[in-house]
Amino acid sequence: MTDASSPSATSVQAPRSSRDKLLDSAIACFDEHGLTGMTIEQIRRHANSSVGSMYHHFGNREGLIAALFLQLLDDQMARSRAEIDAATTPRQTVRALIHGYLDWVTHHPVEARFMYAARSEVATSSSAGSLKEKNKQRFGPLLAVLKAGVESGDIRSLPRETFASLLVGPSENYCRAWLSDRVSGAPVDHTDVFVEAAWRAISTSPID
Amino acid sequence: MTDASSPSATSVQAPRSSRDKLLDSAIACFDEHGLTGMTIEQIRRHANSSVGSMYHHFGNREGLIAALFLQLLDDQMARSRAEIDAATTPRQTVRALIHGYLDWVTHHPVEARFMYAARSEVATSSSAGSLKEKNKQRFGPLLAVLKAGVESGDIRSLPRETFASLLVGPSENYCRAWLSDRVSGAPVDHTDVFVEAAWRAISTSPID
DNA sequence: ACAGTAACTAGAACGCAATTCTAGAATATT
DNA sequence: AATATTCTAGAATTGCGTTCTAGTTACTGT
Repeated sequence: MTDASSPSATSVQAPRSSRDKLLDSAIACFDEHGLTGMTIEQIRRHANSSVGSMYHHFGNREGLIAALFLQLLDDQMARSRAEIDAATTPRQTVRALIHGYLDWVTHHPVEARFMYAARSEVATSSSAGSLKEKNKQRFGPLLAVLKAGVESGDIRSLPRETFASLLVGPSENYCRAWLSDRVSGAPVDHTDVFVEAAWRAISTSPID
Repeated sequence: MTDASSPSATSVQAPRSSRDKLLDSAIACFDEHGLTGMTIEQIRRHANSSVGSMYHHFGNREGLIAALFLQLLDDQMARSRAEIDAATTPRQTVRALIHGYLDWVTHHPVEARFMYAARSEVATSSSAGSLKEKNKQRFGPLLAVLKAGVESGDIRSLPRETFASLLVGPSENYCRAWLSDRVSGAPVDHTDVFVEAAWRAISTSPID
């Protein structure tokens, strides 16, 4: 194991394992045929693999989709982790979260499109648990920061379950629109707009 | 034609036409099996219809899904139209838009779940045009109101293409979360939170 | 009322794609 | 080295979307 890195979406290197080749091929086939249109046979051929191998690794089609989704989610979260960890103020944390998201989608449009297309399917699949857990990982630390902010009077006291939506809702909505060609400006170019909106939504003193 | 009303999702009456029965059955089958799991045969049986009839009305499976999606979108838009038309100030318009959305999802959870699940498929189907057009219908009048607000100095001058995301992004994100059981509070119960956030995002004087 | 036409319904037959299954190859474990 | 385990292969099966042909119902004009 000279290379312990997981096959990230950013990597251009040829992936080593058959499993990774299948995941990469799935993205390529999704890009070409869409989620419904992409077939096991296409993926298998593109990966120079076999259906047996495919079912060995993922169980079924849904399993492949879920595995790809969760891997991309990891990649996406990893992208903003450094930025988030470096943040020292709540506002910086919010900016890191939003910028990380907008930046990832902007630079991985196909992967992002896949995630939006597959999300509802993954959410109702047997991998739904893993998804919920990763979401907690994503927002857990943030909610702690916000809680401290509420106590110190900097952050508004809002229903806990609405925070995540207030912060990333607009960004997510815009990214979907961008990937559907309903708007043309790259998501990351509107970072300031979305950060400012998020801050206004949760701050007690929105205009400093 | 004693009854000229279209078969809305709110109607509990047995639909008259075979076409409507098929659409209603599709929702029922979606609820039970999910978008991928629901089959033509299930829908046909539930509607006491035939595959021939089904393909006559909708062309193919994708056509059925698109027709159902667009009908539900109409229903959803009709729900808030009265409220929106009655609004006289920008803030009232924003509230009407958001409340109409939250209220509809809260009271039509299955239909809303279907729409989220089907959206990306519809967006890449041959009905994509109809969808774009309806979206314009939905946000067109609103953008006019906002433009006037920008000129009068009440609304911030933001990139036009970000307005819709700022307004409905958090609501939409929360509704998805609710339908996936990630949060428990009914969307409509957070109307004030999301209206306030939307207003803060676009207003020049967020705290009046 | 009646013929003619179009809209609709029916369900058997077809073809493709997901899945299963059995066997064999590669890799790890003792 | 022997054995077990993981992985790969690809033919066979099954299920589902779609097509097709025939029949039925509802309209239209005369």
